[in-house]
Amino acid sequence: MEIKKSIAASVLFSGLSEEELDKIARIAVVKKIARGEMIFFEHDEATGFYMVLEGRVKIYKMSLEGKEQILHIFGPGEPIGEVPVFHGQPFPANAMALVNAILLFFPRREFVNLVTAYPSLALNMLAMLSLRLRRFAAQIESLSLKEVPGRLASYLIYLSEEQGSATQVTLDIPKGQLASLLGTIPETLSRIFARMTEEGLIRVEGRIIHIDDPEGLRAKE
Amino acid sequence: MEIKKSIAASVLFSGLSEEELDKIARIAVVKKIARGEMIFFEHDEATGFYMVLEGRVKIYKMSLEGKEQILHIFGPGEPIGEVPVFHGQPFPANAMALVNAILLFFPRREFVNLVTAYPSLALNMLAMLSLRLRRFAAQIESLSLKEVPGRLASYLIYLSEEQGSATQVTLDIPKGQLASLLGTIPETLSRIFARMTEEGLIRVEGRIIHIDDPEGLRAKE
DNA sequence: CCTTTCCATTGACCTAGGTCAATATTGATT
DNA sequence: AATCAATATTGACCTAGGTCAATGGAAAGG
Repeated sequence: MEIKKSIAASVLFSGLSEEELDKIARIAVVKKIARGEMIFFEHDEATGFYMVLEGRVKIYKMSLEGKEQILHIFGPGEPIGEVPVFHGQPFPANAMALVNAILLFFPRREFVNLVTAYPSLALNMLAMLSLRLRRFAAQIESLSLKEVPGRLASYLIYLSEEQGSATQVTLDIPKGQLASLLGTIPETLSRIFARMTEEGLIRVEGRIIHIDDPEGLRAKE
Repeated sequence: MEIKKSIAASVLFSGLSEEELDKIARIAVVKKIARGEMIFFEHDEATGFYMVLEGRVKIYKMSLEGKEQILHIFGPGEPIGEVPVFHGQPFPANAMALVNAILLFFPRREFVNLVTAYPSLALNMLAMLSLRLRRFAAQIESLSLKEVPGRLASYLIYLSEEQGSATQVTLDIPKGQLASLLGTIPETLSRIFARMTEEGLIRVEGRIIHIDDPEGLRAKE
């Protein structure tokens, strides 16, 4: 069955037995979400959590003035909204599909039962949350201790490692969304791309960024 | 025994049976740390995690230029450094005792075994990490979407709820440390205290802050 | 293929808040 | 109490980056 295959391939459910995977697949519900559609809102009651099967989803907060801060961008295999599952509070942020997406939904109560029953699932979940905490700590450090060029440099270096290419990376999100992820606004990001290009560090061709001076870029971090 | 009593009173180990508490107490080691002493450094290998019995501990990151960003301040009953336990990476930040402190140390391997064996311990841990993630999300929102007066207002309101007093709160850390927690520097914090005083929102007497206009303060958030 | 809508860029401007330096105040140590 | 060190405040200054506004480009839907 398709669901079982997908969950078996995810980090969260890796290393589980056939029987365990079966039980998990049985409580999962498939949901299709169109590009731009909301998956949940901050303060919504959390009746369960989701896992991305296809597409890309952003988790974000909004200020009263309408500025957006993206907390995460999640792709296939990654769980979203799992935080409220374990202490029964509402969702702490909003979730929107960046492109047409297919998600799995796991109802809270059933999932907690499975976690209680299967220690390796609990450990996987603990590892998942730990990883998230680590990323958040890095994001706080970035926002507070680095300036925007430094944050952009870090992101480009991260992408370059992710994509296994030292000289060229492809942005996986629109530049405006990248601005929001880096805690700034499109205008500022645009200027910094321009400045880094003048300095000979990079060249920008739409979503493709050529890294001409990896050393210099690293020095900006 | 003293250790067992302390453990039983903490959130992390609440609701566990006598037998479970015994086993946990057996693997714990008491450590005394003097004010200003380091508990661990970022990038140190994590051989286990700690729980605060007495005192107060800050978790923080440093920039190359020497600016500090405090991620958490933890007091009695709160675990620290538990994140690396579940995926075997080094500590993501530094930990220092703000005052003389007594900690419990739990070796990694033994603790993971206990978590695997006791589902309610695993669930408590999951709840703990979820809470941390929620706090981090709030901190990122704060840093990115609010200006310093808004962050200070949030902190004072939080303290006021914490201390159950609508009209007066007592800072539990030096102002310089508060600046670092709010992602700013002492000079700026000092000026904002002065400005809020001029505006009739608060009065500052050392570490005691009188909240004269709770409404107005909330409006700043 | 067209057109409408979203996305990105650029310029002029302004302000929050960081830097540096001097001084004041608090608290710890003898 | 006296001294020293840490902490806090204040002033003068400057710059990173946000705001507002105009325009150019790309891409999705008909």
